[in-house]
Amino acid sequence: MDQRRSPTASERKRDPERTRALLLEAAAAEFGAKGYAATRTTDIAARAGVNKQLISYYFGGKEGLYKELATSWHSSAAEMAHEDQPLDVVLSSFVATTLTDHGRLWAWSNLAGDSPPTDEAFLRGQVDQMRERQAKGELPADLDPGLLLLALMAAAAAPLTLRQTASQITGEDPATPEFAEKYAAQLALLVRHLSGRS
Amino acid sequence: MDQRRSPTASERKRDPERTRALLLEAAAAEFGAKGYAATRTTDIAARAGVNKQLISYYFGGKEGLYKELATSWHSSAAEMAHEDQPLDVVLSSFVATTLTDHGRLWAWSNLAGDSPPTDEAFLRGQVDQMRERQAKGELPADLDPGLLLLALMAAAAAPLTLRQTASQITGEDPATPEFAEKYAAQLALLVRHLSGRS
DNA sequence: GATTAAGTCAACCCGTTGGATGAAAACCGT
DNA sequence: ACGGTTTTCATCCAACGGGTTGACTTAATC
Repeated sequence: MDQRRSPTASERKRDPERTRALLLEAAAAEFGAKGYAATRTTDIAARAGVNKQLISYYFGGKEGLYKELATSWHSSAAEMAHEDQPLDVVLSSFVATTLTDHGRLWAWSNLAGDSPPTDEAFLRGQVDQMRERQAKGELPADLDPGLLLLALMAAAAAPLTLRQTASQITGEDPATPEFAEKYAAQLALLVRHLSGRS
Repeated sequence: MDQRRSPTASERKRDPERTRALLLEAAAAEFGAKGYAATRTTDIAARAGVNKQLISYYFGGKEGLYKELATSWHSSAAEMAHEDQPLDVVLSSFVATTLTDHGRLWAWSNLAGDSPPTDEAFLRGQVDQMRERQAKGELPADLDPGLLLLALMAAAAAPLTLRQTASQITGEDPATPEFAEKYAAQLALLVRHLSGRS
């Protein structure tokens, strides 16, 4: 019964990989919900269902855990790029990430200004796409592509960054898939109007 | 020399009003910079140049001070409304508030979800204005006025809520008057395109 | 000027938080 | 089986942060 190569045997009493993953997941949720400063390491450990000392063991403390998250999501952001999709699709997927723990974390770190929250290459690529769309006439050419991207990203992130205001305006909970879908549809309409086609 | 009615004599050794004001100002700056949880009462007192105990004396503690700020800015927000200005002017002034301590505080509380950050009446008024603009043909009529307002507010708040990303995209510091002006101009162009007129 | 109240401050208190210590438990190769 | 290593845990500790206490100072009132 040599099962030394049983990959991540689901019922192991000891599993460093699983523990690390549990902690990262729990940390993303906690940090995303309350922000770095308000998050207690005890809560992270409790959510992960492991001893809190393991945070120090695996990540060298609270800050190390946070930084690990900050870098880890950069890779995932690159996936989101999905090359050159239509603008409304990009916006829609961006609205979707708004609901994730990583999205909330991104918003916090953006405000706090601790770690560069977005992959530089990703942003550059998106700006280029904007330029292309302007060249194709899909978007007004007299706008600065960077600032246009910024405005659209900010608008797409509204359910997250302006969570409370969104709730006050609409009376609904912006943190639901239904809201995200509805909102993304509105944004799609909006950019359509930008292109000149009504 | 009866000067008991000397109003807020500027050179008094003791002046409750001034002290309260100093604390409120310092608190807005500190809370705005780091958020509630990361802010230390010691720092607030130091910035105000007074003893930290006075926070308890005048506001009943850190939380009381925070709440005082939260309610105080509601009144100032109402002023910003300025009745029915053109949309680009409204957006521009909104971008401007982005640079203030109160603006930063507003962003934090929006993320944290602690206190309703915006005056309900103000929002209602703005939504109504949106509806009017749609009726006048200044804005597309097939968009939900509330969600449109939300998107525009979020876009206007980008230099604040997406401070880091904005910096990454443009290479400039979004927290400057110059940037705000430039960005507001772009937003004005953008909404002009929305109205159909290029 | 004496008495009283309001404002300010330095020092201490105590719960909380993140991290450290050392031991126990599970895994590994032999 | 068994010794060594890695992973996990219960307990403890020092630093920090917000709040309180009580004394001192200034201003108002008599």
